[in-house]
Amino acid sequence: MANNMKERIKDAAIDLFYKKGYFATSLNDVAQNIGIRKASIYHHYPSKEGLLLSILQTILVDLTTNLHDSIQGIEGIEGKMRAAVRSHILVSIDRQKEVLISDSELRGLSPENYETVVRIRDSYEREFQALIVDGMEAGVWAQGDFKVLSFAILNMCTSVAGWFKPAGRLSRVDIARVYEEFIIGGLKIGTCSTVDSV
Amino acid sequence: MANNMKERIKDAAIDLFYKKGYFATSLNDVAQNIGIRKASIYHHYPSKEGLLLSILQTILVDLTTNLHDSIQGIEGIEGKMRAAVRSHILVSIDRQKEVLISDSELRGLSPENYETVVRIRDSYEREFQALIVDGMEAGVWAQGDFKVLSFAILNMCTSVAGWFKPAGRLSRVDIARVYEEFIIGGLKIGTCSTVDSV
DNA sequence: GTCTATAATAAGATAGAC
DNA sequence: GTCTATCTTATTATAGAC
Repeated sequence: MANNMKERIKDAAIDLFYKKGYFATSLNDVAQNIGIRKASIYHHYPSKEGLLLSILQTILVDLTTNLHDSIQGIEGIEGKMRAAVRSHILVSIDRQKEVLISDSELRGLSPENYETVVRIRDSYEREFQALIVDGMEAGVWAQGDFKVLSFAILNMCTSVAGWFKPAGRLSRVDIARVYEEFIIGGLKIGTCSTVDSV
Repeated sequence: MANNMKERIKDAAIDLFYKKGYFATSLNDVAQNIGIRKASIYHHYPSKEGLLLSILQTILVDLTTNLHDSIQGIEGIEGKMRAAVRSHILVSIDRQKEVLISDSELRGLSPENYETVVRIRDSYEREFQALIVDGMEAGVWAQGDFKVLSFAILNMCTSVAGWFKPAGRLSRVDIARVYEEFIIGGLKIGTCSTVDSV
């Protein structure tokens, strides 16, 4: 647990927004969770929405940073895509609550704040789209609609945050491997076969 | 638009729960949308949650029915999986609002109602899981964790409801085809190659 | 079957004491 | 930096007239 109050408030909010949703959580819930009164929250954040905004910006920036670190220095499009998928899956597991919030609570934002957040998300998506387009041009992947494929891949990976349980059968790395193989296989199809079997 | 009031209330609720979310929507919003007072809603539904429950049950049952109709009479595991994916994608597009609600608003339910809804959803998921397991045993698909793969496939398809726009570039059938090829390719990987290219 | 009126409660946010 | 107290507004839900 963080030792400064601003972070403790944020951690409690992440926990509650994840469990109950943003609108179903009151600032009173958040305050009670850490033993303060709701009025004190306003010393650290301008509003409930400001608290949400801070959570969303942090996780989206961290996703982007982790992506860059992960594909840094890797040669080849397939290797880069494998690393990108692993990065997204592992962050979605390690930062499960924040990723789920980033996937479901954007409606809590005003138009201006929504714009700010979606800009970060879109630039993250474009990095995956570039890997798809480059791979198609290089003949690594089959042809297909790169935008639909990027939505399919990213939403599939993000949804891990909706079902992962720390005490489950599989390790985070096991899960990442299943997604990695499945996605690479899907991107390559057509380059290997269109045989009808069984 | 439905002509009886019970359905008109439901349609308005679907529209608002989709746009704003369940907790951010008040029964006053719903009532104003169809020109009645909020008290009148209680003549048709026992509570706000009862209205949500009705929406969720309808779409989950309809998804199941459409799946059965779609794979009915189709021979072969690959053909059945292709039909199942098409069914899920097309319903997620045609009933976009309800599918999005079914994917994001289960937290609005009491434990008992949550149980009721999740039972339907789980039995739907098990039908996809059976197609994955059967295909692995028959050698149509590569080996892999069938549960993780079922979550990956279903969540990827469901997420179409989050981004589809009726005025977009691609038709509903075009989109379904992209998903179908991608998913079949992912399930087959390992049966065709593990070559590292580029 | 829909209405007006209201009960009961809780929300986000602010003022000002300490 | 946190508190108590309060403002303002909105919510779900119900009672009872028409």
